[in-house]
Amino acid sequence: MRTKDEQKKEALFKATVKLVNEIGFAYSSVSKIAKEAGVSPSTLYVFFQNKEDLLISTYVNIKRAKGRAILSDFNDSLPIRDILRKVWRNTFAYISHNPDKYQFIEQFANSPYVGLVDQKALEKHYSPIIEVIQKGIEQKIIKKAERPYLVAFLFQPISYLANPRSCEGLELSAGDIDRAFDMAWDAIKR
Amino acid sequence: MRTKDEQKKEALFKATVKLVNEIGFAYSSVSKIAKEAGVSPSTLYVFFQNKEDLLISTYVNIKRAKGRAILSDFNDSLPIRDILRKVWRNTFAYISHNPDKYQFIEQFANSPYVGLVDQKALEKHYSPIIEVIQKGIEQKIIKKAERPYLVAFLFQPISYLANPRSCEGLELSAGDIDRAFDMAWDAIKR
Amino acid sequence: MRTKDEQKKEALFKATVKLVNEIGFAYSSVSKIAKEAGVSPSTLYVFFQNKEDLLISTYVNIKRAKGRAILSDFNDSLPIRDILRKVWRNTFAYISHNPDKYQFIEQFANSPYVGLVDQKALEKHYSPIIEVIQKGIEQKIIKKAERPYLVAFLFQPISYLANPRSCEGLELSAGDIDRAFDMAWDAIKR
Amino acid sequence: MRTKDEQKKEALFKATVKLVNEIGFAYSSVSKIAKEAGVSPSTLYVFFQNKEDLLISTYVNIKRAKGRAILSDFNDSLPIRDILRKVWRNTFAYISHNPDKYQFIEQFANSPYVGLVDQKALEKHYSPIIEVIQKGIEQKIIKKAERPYLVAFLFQPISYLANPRSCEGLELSAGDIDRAFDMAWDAIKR
DNA sequence: GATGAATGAGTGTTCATTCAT
DNA sequence: CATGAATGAACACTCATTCAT
Repeated sequence: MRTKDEQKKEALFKATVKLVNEIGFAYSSVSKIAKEAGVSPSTLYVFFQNKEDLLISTYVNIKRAKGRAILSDFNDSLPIRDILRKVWRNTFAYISHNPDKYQFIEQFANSPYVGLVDQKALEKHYSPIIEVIQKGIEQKIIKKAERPYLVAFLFQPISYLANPRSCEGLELSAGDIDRAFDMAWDAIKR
Repeated sequence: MRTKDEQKKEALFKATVKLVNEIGFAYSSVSKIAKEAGVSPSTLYVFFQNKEDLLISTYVNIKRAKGRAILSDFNDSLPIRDILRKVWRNTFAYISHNPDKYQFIEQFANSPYVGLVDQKALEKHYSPIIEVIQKGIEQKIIKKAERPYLVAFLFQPISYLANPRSCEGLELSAGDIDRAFDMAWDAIKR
Repeated sequence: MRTKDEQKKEALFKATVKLVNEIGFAYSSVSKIAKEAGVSPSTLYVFFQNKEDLLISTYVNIKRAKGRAILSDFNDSLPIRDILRKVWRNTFAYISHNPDKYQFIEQFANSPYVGLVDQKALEKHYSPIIEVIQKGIEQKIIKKAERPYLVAFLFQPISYLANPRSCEGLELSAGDIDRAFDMAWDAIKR
Repeated sequence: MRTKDEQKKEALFKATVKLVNEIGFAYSSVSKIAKEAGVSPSTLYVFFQNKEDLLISTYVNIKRAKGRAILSDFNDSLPIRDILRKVWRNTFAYISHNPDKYQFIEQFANSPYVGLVDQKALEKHYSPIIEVIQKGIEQKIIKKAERPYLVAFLFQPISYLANPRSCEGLELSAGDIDRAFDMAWDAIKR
């Protein structure tokens, strides 16, 4: 028997991201995705159970990779502000290197599909950040507020600033990114 | 009859919002929307050119209504902080009274459909806010930063906090909302 | 609006019978049936919920028509033997005039599809015959046996004799048919 | 190894019978049959040329086995009635021990597939019975009628009585079977 | 103005079969 | 010998839209 071609799976992920970004979930048909990936529509079913499985797998795949990228060189012993700034910078770095993947997960997260994903399991990949925030609260460096409020000000503005749909043409230099972080820090610091 | 017409159009808007939220753009077919609205699929074409027109009209319709709601009792002569807090409060009020409409525009704004809408024209409905921010910068009350940065911290967190998809079950009291505004204000104030 | 075209429904019934007889259930696809009937595959769904519904409707339709044909000029007051011979003759008449319809219901009745049909409801169309047999038993003209035994010898041989699959080329004259009935009568009479 | 081969072939026959009975020809795909048999779909093609070959082989296989079972302990020297009663009893015995195989050949025989089988060749397995009937006619014990008429009354009722699709729940004791034979004999005897 | 009938184009998916190992 | 990978063709069915009334 032949061996499964992982390149094809990768090509399918890539084609899914590209098409969903360009024409949306509604028009990203299985046959279009397969054609974009250079395989037969039926081959898609060798790698994924069905269309839903393909979409969810693509999403989970990217989310995990993003988590890993953001937490690379995570150093628990730095000051809290420095840790969060590092995360902030990594996030922008990831997004600028993978704008299409980022756009995909944003669109996915705002679609009914997201209800089919085990969010709890995915959040585990981001738990070190949550723990840092918690520590900041305990050390009275960060405002005593429920987690969603802090997450909202620490990470939500990124969705806007890095998204070409909302900020097309906005160039973000390293300085801009750090200054934006200062604003985020002002929002959450005590 | 005029009245009956408008009722049907309104029913179609409502059905569109409901179905798109529940099953997404991909599965919200014209016939399903028509059935939900209690009219024939062909009647839909009396009011809208095609499906795209229906979706875009629904989006623009809500966006405008939201703009009006947020800027109701807008008072130019108040202190800048008070004006923005009023806008902030109005935004949460609108969302809590129209969670489905809000969810629809969030999903729409994160889909390729949004590219078909004249964003510039829509933004006019929100220009008084932009002017207030501009005034704040000139009066050195607000940080001197490009507009997207300020918008990102002033309004983007709301998307997260008010969205049941990200913060399901989070109850926001009037006090919570004001404290969240304090964080936004800390981010943008000088 | 247009009015539903009953001719199309009739054409679909006819095409179903023809194709299923020629190539079997397995290869009688919706599109082939539609093409044979001269309508679009999607038009089929205007008249039937799905393929299953089409097949079952075709079966039930024929079964009812056959029941009516067999029981036409049913006369309760004749001697029992004459009544049953009339039914026997009518059955052969129906089959020879509708060999394709007959073949279809035979094939259907020997497929798993038959499990989806409410047999009890269908049998009502044949109840006068059952009652005659019952009367024959009571009058000690017919052997005292459970109903299936009598039905098996009265009607089952017809399936064989009239079926071109088993008796291709067998010509049945009026005399042949009556002689065959004599054999059936010998089997069940006291 | 020879043994292993035959086991797989046998498993494929068995799986074919089971699936075709349960879901019909239309839905009995090669891959489902292979999975049911515990082999790979491609292995199926080691034993059979294609799907058609598998189905026909299954049919012919069973038909032959049934012929052998029915004619076991065939004794030419017994009285004709006794010979036929023996065949009759053997047939019921075979069916009650192999209801699934029996159902398969009934369904197959009522499908267009049967046209692909060389019936003449198969009938040879049953020729001793035909000869007995012929002898009966010559000895003026059996009615002088063409063969199909006699076959129809001698064997067709069995299809009905033994088929769970038509006579679900009908229990046939040895006495019942013999009484049914008496009816068949009444039909064909002079 | 409003409708159900009708359809060509397209959907997601499974099929029988072949290929490479 | 036996297999899982791979696929073009076909499947049942739904789509957005138009037509006739």
